[in-house]
Amino acid sequence: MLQRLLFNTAQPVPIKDMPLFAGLAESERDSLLKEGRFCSCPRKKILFRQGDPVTHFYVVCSGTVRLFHETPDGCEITTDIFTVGDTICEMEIFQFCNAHFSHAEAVHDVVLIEFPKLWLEEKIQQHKMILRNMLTVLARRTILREAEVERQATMSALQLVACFLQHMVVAHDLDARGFELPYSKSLIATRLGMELETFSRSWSKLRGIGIAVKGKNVQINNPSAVEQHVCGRCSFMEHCRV
Amino acid sequence: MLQRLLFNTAQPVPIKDMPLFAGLAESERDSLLKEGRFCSCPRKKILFRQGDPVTHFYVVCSGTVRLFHETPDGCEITTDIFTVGDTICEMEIFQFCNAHFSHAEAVHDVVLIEFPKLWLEEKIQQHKMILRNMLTVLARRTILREAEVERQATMSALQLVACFLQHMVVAHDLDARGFELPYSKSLIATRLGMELETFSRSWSKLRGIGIAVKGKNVQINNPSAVEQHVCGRCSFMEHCRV
DNA sequence: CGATCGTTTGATCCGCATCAAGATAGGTGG
DNA sequence: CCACCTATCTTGATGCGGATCAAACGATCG
Repeated sequence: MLQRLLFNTAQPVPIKDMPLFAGLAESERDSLLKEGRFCSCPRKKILFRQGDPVTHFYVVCSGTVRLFHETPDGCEITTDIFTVGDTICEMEIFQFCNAHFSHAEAVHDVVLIEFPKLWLEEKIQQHKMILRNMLTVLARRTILREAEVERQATMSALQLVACFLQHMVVAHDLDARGFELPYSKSLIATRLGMELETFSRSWSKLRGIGIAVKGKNVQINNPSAVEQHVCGRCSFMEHCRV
Repeated sequence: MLQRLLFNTAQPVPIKDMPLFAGLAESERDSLLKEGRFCSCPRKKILFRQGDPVTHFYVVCSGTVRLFHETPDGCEITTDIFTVGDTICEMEIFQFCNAHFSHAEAVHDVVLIEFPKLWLEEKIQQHKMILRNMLTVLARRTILREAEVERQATMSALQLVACFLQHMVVAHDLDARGFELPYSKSLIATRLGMELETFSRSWSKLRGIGIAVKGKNVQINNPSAVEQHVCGRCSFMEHCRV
């Protein structure tokens, strides 16, 4: 059943793609996962809300989860989009936050495994491998965040979109020569911190650097041209394969 | 000598302010620190450069260190400003990066303790307290970064400056009714991701919400007015004391 | 077939970057 | 002590990118 749920998704999850369990034997990983409780969450449902007490740690088995903040004046910022293998809430737990600082919402139907937050505290003490992985996950999150700040500060909307598409191809293992966007354009726009209109207007300009978009379908015809157009701005990641 | 260097700074360092050693007895902390090597770094000197191999882990004893990225087209982004008690390079180490992705430069004359990067790996295995603190430090960094992304996305230049000044008062334990900026305006501007001109122009508008600036001197006359002007945008931190 | 959701396109406006020129202050040497 | 210099900051004028408001368009669905 565990295997079925973990692997019977659109994209199978190789063990290397569960960062928290990297380097563990498959059997060992599965027995750890069995200590948690499955829970499913239909599309659009809120998993937890900003301000709710932090009680669990989650591993995503399938589907997509969106984390977002809501400012008092009603503006929403999507801060993360999580898919298979990602972990949720480790930051709140290690920072001793007793309340969530983001809302979490299911974008597509989601299945996740939940663990009491104490479980995580125990595992990092017991398993050196889990500890090491946890540190790497946290470090990685910070680095990605830093890259994001840098991009937001130096890149135009056009470049942000091009960069996002490139990253998506890698992260979702898509064929650059023709693929479907895995989620809605509005979601991507909020993730990139821009208005839907601005996002939409970028298509015509993107054609200029060899990216054709029609509906949900995207074709990146000339990856190197894109690279060249964007790379002048996207600097430091090259020093660190993440 | 250790004590002198650690405490003979403009602002003494209470043990609570060294996040990596929080909860340790003073003696225990000092004996750990003695395993490192002191090294001093005069103003303007580069501690390490983007792309340099990662060899050490650092704890700041005094002075101010600026981390910044440099994009291929020459634009500089200040990503962090570190002072007494802060740790540098844990992210690179835990992410197994073999090259620095930031430049590090001494803003004021700096004294730091350096440890081989293996030292850090060993200590987190040996000391449960250090491990716990390390996780907290990493989680905290990520959260602060996230807050930064949110601020950059939702706040105007004016609000960013007001917010920064408020944070600085808390972080440096200053008297809001009248204090000197601890570093240059240009540095602050690059840290806030805005041009010096924009930063400069904010003074006149800040007067409108009760903040008077003359040279390096700042007076926040009406903290609650500032709070009100900014808080509508600065949301999620209230759920998490960091 | 209308209704709703998600997206595109158009027109306008504002904030910040940019370029350019002055102002202030700290430091040095005569 | 003053003249000069350089670093740092302020102020002014202008232009562009993206937000905002508004309306049309296309798909999906009951």
